[in-house]
Amino acid sequence: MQNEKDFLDNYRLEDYPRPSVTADIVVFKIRSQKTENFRKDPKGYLSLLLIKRGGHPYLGHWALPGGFLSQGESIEECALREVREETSVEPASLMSIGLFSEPGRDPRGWIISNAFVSVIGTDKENQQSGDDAADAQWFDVSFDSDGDKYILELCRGDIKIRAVLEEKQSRFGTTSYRITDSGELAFDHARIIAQALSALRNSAKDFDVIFDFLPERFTLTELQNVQETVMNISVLPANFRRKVANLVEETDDYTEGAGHRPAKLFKRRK
Amino acid sequence: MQNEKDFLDNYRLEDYPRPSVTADIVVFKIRSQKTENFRKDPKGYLSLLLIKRGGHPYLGHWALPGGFLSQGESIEECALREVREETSVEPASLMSIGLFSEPGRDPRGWIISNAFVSVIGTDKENQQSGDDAADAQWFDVSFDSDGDKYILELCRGDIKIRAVLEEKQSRFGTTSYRITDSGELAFDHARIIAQALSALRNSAKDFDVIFDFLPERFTLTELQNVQETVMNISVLPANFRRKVANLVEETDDYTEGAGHRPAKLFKRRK
DNA sequence: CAAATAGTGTCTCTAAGACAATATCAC
DNA sequence: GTGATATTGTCTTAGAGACACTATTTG
Repeated sequence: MQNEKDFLDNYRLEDYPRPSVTADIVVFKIRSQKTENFRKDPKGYLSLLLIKRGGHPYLGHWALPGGFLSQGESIEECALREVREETSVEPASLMSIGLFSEPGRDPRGWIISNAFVSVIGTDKENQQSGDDAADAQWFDVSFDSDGDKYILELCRGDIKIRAVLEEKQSRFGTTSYRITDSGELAFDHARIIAQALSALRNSAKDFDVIFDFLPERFTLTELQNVQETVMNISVLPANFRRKVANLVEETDDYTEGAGHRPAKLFKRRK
Repeated sequence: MQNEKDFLDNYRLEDYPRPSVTADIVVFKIRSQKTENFRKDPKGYLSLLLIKRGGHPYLGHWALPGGFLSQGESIEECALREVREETSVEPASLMSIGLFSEPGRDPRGWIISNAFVSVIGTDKENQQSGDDAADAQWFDVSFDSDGDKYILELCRGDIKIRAVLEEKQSRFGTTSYRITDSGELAFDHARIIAQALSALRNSAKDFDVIFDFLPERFTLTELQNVQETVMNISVLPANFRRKVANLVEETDDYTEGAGHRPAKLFKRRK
């Protein structure tokens, strides 16, 4: 019988058809919008990064950042590389949301995609150098159910993308969707975004991912705003503070210059 | 400029290197062991399916069932096909636990694997026709931490596999592991199994996946035993019943022939 | 001082955990 | 009857949600 070395030397993976593999990333951040009233805190919007396609297929449509997996890297490294290239910011987290492999999902051929959720923080020093490319833009997200339909709306200035989906399956904490109308989104990216939002909101429930949206030091109100923005809910400050009390620790510093009482800055407790 | 049809006609995915893609599945079931005491209920063991490798590489080692993704099927279809082939039972659930793509994970070359957890029920009529192949065996699982090490033990009669892992990262509800010692497990399958157990236990917390281990009708004690076996915990019957009360509905039937008070049979509430 | 956010105290209600007590069948 | 599981009731405690109240800054 053949020994292991001989076997491996003669093994030909290339004899069988293989798919191309990509990583697509749904990059989220909180966009802060200042108000005219100097007393009021800025309002936060959950937004995600899309890139306008400059080539076929789906020319002119909007797509998730992503790219092909190369030999010698893991899919996570591939995803991180793509996020860094598009945002020039180190992402604070990366969470896989599954492999999208339905035949026919990409007109170029047999291409399957591992999708990720990535969160980047709003670091004061590093003011979102993101939009290097004029074709990469941050879109404010809204995702709500209307009867048994789910409406995904993405807005950037006067650009409005509206996709319609329906629930396909809901198990193990996350929901998967079927596309009814992709709007101006390329490929099956409407579905990936919907699933990413479902996974993000699910993680935000246990206060895990919400820290990733903020700099190292933050006020409890900022933390609360992140959770409310991400999950599209609103909670009472007193209750929120109690729930996160064990997840944070105080620093000695306070905010300054707001038109109201200063707030103590906190750090995440390890 | 080229139109979309011309572009796609001339597109050559084959010009770039592509990995081979597999689905590996961690198939769980509850194995019931009768006791000598006619009054006592049988004890349940969480067990998983392994296949003894009959070829290189890892000849003679134990590996997860799995196979290569073919063109024209999704990765979920591929995984379901493999489970059916190995167990001749329709799995009750299938949950993706991520893409394993670290360079070097397979000595045959560039092979990446999407791993799944699958649960098959203990249906009374369909008595585990599973072990067609003499090289496919069900192993009882134990997975516990010992300091910062995690010990994975798989037993089948006198076959004992012992792997050692350490925690790599714990986020978003699941934990990932690094292999210290694979024991007699092939490839990176010790890591996949550890992650599968983490995902399974996480799902069992909210009483979702535990129904998949049982036939359509079951007693509340059976349901409780499944949760205790899967999560390796023990809870008081009174409290368990209260927690699942809204997830089940009564039937008119009772168990018979046990050496003690009969139990009402329940169904899962949709 | 007015407007806004920061922060604390406390009441109620629900759910979880612990434990006691009763019910019912097969041998 | 005995020994096992089945099933219900209730006490206590922890946590979530609601709400009232006080504190502090800047223009």
